Amino acid sequence: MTGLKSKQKKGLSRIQEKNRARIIDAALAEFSRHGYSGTTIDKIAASAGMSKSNLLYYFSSKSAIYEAALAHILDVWLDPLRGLNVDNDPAEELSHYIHQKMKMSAELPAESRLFANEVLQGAPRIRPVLENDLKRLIDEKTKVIQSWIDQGRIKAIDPVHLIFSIWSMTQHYADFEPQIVALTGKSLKDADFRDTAESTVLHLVLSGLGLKRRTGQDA
Amino acid sequence: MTGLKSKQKKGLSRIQEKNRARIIDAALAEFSRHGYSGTTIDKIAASAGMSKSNLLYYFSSKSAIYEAALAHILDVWLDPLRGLNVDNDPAEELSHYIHQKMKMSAELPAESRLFANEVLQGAPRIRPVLENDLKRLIDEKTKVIQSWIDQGRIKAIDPVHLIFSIWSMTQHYADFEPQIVALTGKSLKDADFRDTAESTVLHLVLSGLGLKRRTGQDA
DNA sequence: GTCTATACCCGGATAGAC
DNA sequence: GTCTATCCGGGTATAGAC
Repeated sequence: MTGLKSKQKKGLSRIQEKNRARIIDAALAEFSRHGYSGTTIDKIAASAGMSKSNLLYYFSSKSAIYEAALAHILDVWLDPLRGLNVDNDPAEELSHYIHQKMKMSAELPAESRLFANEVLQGAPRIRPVLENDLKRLIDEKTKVIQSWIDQGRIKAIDPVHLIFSIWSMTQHYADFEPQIVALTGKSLKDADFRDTAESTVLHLVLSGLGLKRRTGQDA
Repeated sequence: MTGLKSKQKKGLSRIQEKNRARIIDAALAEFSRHGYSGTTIDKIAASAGMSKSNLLYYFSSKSAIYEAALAHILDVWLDPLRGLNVDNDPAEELSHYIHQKMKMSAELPAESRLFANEVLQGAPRIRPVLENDLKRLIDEKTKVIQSWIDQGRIKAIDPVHLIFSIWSMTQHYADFEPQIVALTGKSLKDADFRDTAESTVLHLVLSGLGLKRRTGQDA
């Protein structure tokens, strides 16, 4: 973690800890929908069930809340990719990764939107994290994919663009959910829809790599 | 066009026409980067080279500018999909579509971001357009894909999810550009990078449909 | 540690001179 | 058609009582 410190809970009381957590949750929901400028401290406070001034006691400023929310999601956000293991079966590893990403789109859509929002606006606050932590992670994982290619276990493809494709296809279901609902009447909350979505992504990726889909799809 | 009227230029003078166009351009750039609440009329005016009050002479309110900008991009935005023709070769049609979408990400990133921003925030203003115009278009084009499947010209796939995949993979390069730059040091402005990106998307889609890539890639 | 009151500023929008 | 001046609401942040 470079730009944003993920946790600095030194000596916080139970109630402080709990209130901070409630604020972060509320902030996540608000920021992810309305962007930074579009959300007010008042709204966050209301959503967290406390007064505006009380909230300002826990966080000194609006941007402090925003950065805390951002830092809070980063770890869980980057986690699935860390699991890609070069020693395992490529089809299994990638199926698992896609499944994890789709699960996050389904269960943590606000996190996805907040991240999208931040990047869409030029990533002013998490640029350092992207350039350092995430860059290192990507360099490591593209090597994993490249070695699968070198070993002849998957067809040749550009590893970075493959990862971008997986990111975009899976996150799309969270970030563009209103459009998806408008067009299909369904979302990832619908189990069948979610299965079809995941199957489609899985199929595109695996067949692009010359792999067959495994029978049990959630590795 | 249902929710937003695309053009209502009744009897505008040359200078009015020109100033309105300049405002829309400036607004597009600002809104796409900072979102609705994050952009100020002042900024738009400055970027358009006129005073705030003068701008307010042309558009009565901030939201009027926003809606005009949104309406302005919608036609060009939905245009590529309209071209999908059931009578032509699927590989050629889809290659062409992907090429068009990638071209738009490269040449009209602000348009892409504005659209993404709007949808991300719940599509409050273009929901009607999505539910009507775009819905009709999608229904029509999924039928095209489905008939290719029925004719045995491409492998079975869910047509809607296929379209979502193409949208997400191509638009990703515009919407998440800051992240892509942070990770690769390159963007679609780099010709080689753009070729590799497009090839990867093309490869994933075509191999997923059991098709071979055509030699000339821009159909 | 939590609340009320308020200072302060910024941005949207209007009035009216030129 | 363009400008200056200004009003006004809303939002951040602080001071200080409890």
